[in-house]
Amino acid sequence: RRMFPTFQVKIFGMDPMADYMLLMDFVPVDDKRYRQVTPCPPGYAFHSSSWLVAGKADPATPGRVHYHPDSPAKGAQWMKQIVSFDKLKLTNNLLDDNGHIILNSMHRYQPRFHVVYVDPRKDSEKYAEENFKTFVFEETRFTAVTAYQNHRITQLKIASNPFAKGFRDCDPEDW
Amino acid sequence: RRMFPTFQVKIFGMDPMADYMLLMDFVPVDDKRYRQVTPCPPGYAFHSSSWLVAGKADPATPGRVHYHPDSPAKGAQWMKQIVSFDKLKLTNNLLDDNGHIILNSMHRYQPRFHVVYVDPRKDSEKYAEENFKTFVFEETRFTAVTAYQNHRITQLKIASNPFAKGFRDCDPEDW
DNA sequence: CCCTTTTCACCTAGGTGGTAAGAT
DNA sequence: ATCTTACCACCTAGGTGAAAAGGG
Repeated sequence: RRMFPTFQVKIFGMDPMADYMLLMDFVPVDDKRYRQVTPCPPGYAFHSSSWLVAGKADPATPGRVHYHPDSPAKGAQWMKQIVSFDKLKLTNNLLDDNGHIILNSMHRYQPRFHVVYVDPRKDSEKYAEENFKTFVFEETRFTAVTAYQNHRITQLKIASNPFAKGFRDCDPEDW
Repeated sequence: RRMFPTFQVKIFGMDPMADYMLLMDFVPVDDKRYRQVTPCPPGYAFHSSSWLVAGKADPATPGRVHYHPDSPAKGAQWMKQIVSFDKLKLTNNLLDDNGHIILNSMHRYQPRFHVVYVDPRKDSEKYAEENFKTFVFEETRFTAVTAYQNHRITQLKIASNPFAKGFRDCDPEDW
């Protein structure tokens, strides 16, 4: 499924006439597997708001990459509005052949954003190391799940994702 | 609205590693304006299957161009499957600011397909003349209309366009 | 009379969380 | 007991021709 909220970024300082590729990948935050907290009073409506460490992480995935579908494009094009990675999709299916990002459920991930300068020189491979830059925003870390563990996350998504409008019981403006 | 059926083309002979832009434009077939034939028996259900010349063409439009949204892309990418211009949209609004192709209703048009080689040389503008090639398929000519003039065209569209399924009264396989 | 514009019901296509069933 | 899968009703977003209304 899509990642929501969408990773969005505003870009400054590119060469307006040069070509760039924009891409994202996801790296594990730690080597742990998490589990939900057993409901405190038995029969309690939903789960706790914290996570328990459940042991060592499962073997890491192949580590796929998602290119922004507008890539490659000129710096001027990338800079003139917010770049939105709304087509990016996550899956837990190790055999996925739709090119989606593969993550382990119940593990924590750090999204990363990469900018690659498309070097017009013939021997551009030699300069690969100096032609890209990586940006990490720690506030975008998350725990991958197959079902929500926290009622407030569910409500936040229902309130903010237009496709979940069918589950709203009041105007999100009043929220 | 979209042009339907969609202009589609299979490409051979590109340099797999080079970049190309693919685009379309539309040129008038003649300098005439057409009109529908007055129904022969008065009260006849629909119009004739031929056109009458109604005079000289209206002033020509600015002559816009539609770039295939995947442009630019490598020759290998363009050649590996049929290229479909299904995002191309036509309008009769001379003031359109959605970048659609502007046509005069009741005039005849010839779609044209252009392949532009993206020359990596610095002074590529000098070679513009030799870096593109135009293809014209006369069987794709059509008359632009705001309402269908021929019942058989309507039925053909209803039978073949998935978005018109609501108007079908039998399976298009049996047609 | 001839053509264009606007609105509509009815589709395609696909993104939501809920829910029940399945798996370990 | 805990997590995953499959399916669903309910949305967003937008492409159809029909039909009624509008314009010259």
